[in-house]
Amino acid sequence: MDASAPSSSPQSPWLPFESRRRARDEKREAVLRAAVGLFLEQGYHRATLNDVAKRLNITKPALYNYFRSKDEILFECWSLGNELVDDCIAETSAGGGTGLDKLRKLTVRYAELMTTDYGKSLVRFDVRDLNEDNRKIVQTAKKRIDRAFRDYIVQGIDDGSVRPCDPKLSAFAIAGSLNWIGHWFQPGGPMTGKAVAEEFAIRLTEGIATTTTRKKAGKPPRTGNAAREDRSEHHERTAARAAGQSKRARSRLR
Amino acid sequence: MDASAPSSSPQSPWLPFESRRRARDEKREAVLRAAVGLFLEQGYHRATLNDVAKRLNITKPALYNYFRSKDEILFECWSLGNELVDDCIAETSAGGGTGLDKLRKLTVRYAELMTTDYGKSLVRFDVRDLNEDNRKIVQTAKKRIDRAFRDYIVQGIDDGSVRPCDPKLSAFAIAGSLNWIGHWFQPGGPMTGKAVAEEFAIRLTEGIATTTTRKKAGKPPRTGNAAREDRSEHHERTAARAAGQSKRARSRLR
DNA sequence: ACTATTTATTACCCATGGGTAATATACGGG
DNA sequence: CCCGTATATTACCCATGGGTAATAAATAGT
Repeated sequence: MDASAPSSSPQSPWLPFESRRRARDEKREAVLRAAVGLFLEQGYHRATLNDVAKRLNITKPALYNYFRSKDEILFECWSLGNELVDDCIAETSAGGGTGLDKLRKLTVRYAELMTTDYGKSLVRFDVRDLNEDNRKIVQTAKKRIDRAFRDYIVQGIDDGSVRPCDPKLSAFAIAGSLNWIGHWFQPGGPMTGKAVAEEFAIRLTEGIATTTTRKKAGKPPRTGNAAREDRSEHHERTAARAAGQSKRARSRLR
Repeated sequence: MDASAPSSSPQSPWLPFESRRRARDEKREAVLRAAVGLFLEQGYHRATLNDVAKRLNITKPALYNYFRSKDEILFECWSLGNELVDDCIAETSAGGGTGLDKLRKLTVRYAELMTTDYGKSLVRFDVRDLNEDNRKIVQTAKKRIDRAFRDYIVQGIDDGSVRPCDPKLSAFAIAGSLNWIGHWFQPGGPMTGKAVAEEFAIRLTEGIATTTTRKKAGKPPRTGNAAREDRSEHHERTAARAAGQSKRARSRLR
């Protein structure tokens, strides 16, 4: 599908003074891509809608064909990121393994997410910039993410793969460390996102694991079904789709 | 000294319609206390100088007797927090112990700092809101903090108290987790700042220590002089005083 | 081709909030 | 008692930027 030309990846669907066609949803997404980039670069309050528009070769009022307000754009950016996290959690929960296995899996995926724009938007944007409704949604979603980490830890303690500890604080410690990646990681740096993610996954779970990973020992304890490797097909996410009227065409977000 | 009355801690030195005397520096600090609180509650951009002034029972232009601009206030808030960190680092470096000892000591102190207003300002405020000069200062200071963590880790690897690892990433992992405390900790919550700090110190260093702390074993390895316990007298900080023309009367900041 | 709909543009509104000027009040000292 | 200085107030300026109205250009359907 998608008979779009072998185009040299036109950053913006609006070419300076040219044919401007294309599906509405693609433009919507293009706006979000431009917005999330600018919001991260400049900060939400310093980045103006004029800036966003300029980056797309259009003018500010055109944006209002796709969004009702600046904070709605912010919310949608966050929302896309949240869908990605939900994917991580859903995949991880679906796959088998001990609590520790799941914790590690989620940690890797989450860490890698934090090196991407939409991932960063989860931790760099300020909920207080949203309207009340959206703020509630975001706060609920954040709780759910925290829950995932915490549940895996509890599960790990139960099945013996994780040493007894305070799940709440441990989850905070791990998630905090990961969230912070979103503050310092820059794509241009010496390390790839994946590399950081894997290193962090080891480092962060090492402290609470019953088994050590020193000197890359083969994954030691594995309860039932081994972790399946299907990360290609996005199995229809369940209720998780907490973010608003998200029916958008989740196409290439990378 | 400080023969101030046994006053019932007047939150603001400007009582509604009353005697308004007091040393200039105290007022300056009062402004900063009000500002840091508001900036944290509302976010720098949503908090207005009118808000700050109102909280002090004065009006906006009065603030300009003490500061030249809003972003200077922001900088000074950050600066006070930075002095506190510098104290932590100086104390820790002065005290003895293995690299791990120092890492733990710094971790505890830093974590606790993150539960205070001025500590939070170090990680919640956006450097991009500062003017170019101050931004440089902040960035330099941040590097120095990172360096402290990293140095202790390296030192620990050398003296055998810390397992071989990438100091850079490990420092990021630990500091990130601590910094995140500044985002979620709220004084009203179930845990005291000190409690969080101690728990985090254990949890975060456990992963890279050569010796385990499971079941609160007495501190195992200790090289030379045991960690001294003098945290009362602030030994004159050295060069560390990177923050601008800081000659302020660092009195009660808590 | 003609028209309806979508999508963009130009030109504007206006609330917000940082910052300033002019002025008033308090204070300390000779 | 009067004056200079420090500190506060009232009243204002104005750049910024989110958002809208009126209008023009492109697109699709018939």
